[in-house]
Amino acid sequence: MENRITRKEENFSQWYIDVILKAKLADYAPVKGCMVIRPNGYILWENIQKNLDRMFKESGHVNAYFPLLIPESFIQKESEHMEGFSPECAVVTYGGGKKLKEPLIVRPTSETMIWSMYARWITSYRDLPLLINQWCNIVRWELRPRLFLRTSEFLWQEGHTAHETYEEADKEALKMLGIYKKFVEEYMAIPVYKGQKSDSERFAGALQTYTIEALMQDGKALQAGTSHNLGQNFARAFNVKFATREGGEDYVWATSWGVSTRLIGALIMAHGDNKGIIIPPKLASLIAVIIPIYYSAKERSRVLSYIQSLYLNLKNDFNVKIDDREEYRPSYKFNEWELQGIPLRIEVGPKDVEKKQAILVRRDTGKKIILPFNEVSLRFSTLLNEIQKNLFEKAKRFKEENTFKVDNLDDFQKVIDDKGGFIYAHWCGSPECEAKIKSLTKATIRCIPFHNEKEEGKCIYCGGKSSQRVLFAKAY
RNA sequence: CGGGGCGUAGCGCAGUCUGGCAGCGCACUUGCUUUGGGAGCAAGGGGUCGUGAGUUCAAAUCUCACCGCCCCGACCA
Repeated sequence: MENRITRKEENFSQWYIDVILKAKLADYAPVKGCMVIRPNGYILWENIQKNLDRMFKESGHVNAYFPLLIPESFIQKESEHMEGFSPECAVVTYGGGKKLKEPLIVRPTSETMIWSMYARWITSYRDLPLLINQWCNIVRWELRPRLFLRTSEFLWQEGHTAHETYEEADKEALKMLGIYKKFVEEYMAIPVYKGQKSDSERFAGALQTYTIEALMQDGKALQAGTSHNLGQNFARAFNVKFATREGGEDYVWATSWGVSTRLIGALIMAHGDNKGIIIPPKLASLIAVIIPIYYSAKERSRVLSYIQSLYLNLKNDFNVKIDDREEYRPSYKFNEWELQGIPLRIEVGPKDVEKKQAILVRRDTGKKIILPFNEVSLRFSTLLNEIQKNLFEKAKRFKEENTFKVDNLDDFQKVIDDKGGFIYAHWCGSPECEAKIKSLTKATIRCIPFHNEKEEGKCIYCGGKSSQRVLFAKAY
């Protein structure tokens, strides 16, 4: 009866921490704000990387690596960018035992480093588009860290592309956002809203920031991925000009886009339950665990040899593991693998050997399915697809049931206080109203959704004219 | 940076008020019995009581200072 995690309903934050620590996804590091990503957590990141990397490459991007340390003067070249990032920068001032002539910034993001290099590589429209991605770590000093969601160092991917025109850059930014949405929905089984950030929520130095927003089970929104149309701001700052097709000269148009290990936090909070995390099959490395049950030594060998042949039927197509540890009882193993979110469990005891069958148990629903031996491998894919689909559908239903249309500030406040979730409300477009709503309710504009229906209405705060609703929520 | 809480075995805690042998549960090790939803018994190992100073015959306990961590808020992927 030990090793229990705090119930989700009781204290969601504590539940989140308990799940991460007990499922061995991560642990606190000796330095405040830093975390160790343990093998169970890292393999999730590896699977995120593997799939996204393939999608990036299929869309024409290539990987490279840029340095961790950036000269301080680079950050200062784009004023909006500097204002946005300097408060959270870590700075290296000593090297080789001597004070450095110019301090070095530990990258909070690589726009400046990358554009300083693009200046050397781009001279003509023939060099464009340039489509580079890098997988790396970055440092942003955090005052209030939270495992996976906000740590001072985290892992991410940052794409940086260079284009001939505004339109082409904008198309790229939207395309990458589409890839993020596809990945997050299809692989992570987390439904998202896609849209554009308001000016106050925009990336420092961008013309436009696009975002996908997911809803966590506690009713708070989480930004799951962003892409930016950077216009010519960085090209100007780093003097990146190219010879145009027309024989003229112009600054290059830029985009950047990223997702981070924060996605693992999203996964935990979107699907997890009081037993632990739930990994969607398409993101899981270990798909199923086979657990033997026996009472005597004789049964033990019969059960184990039966399991061996079951395993051989599956192992070529699926990553399946036999948990034949003798120091733990089956019930202990059930709980342990459920905590770690493995999509399927296969139980085999003497009765099953007798009847030439196996019991499959779904992690998502807990339902038991008894299958004849021969059908186990045949039904496996279908079952995994059903789990994947169910997780997405369940999360989608939750998101839809927790998206509310609201027409006045009182109702707005009520929804935020009572249940949270997304609020679809009219806004006049002014940053002042946005800020007021934020300070009153703690909710921010998550995005101005794409494909928004035009609808005449009144700003929920000032009553001014509004032509569309935007999505509000309390956010991580 | 503000508010709250906590630092005692790997983890969770009691002991602190009222100073007097450093304890409990889990985990770990060994053995036996067990095994279809977190097994039982027996034996065993493990401590800079966050750090430093002070008071005292005697400090986990009292005093002062410091450090660290977590939670809640303002900033953020």
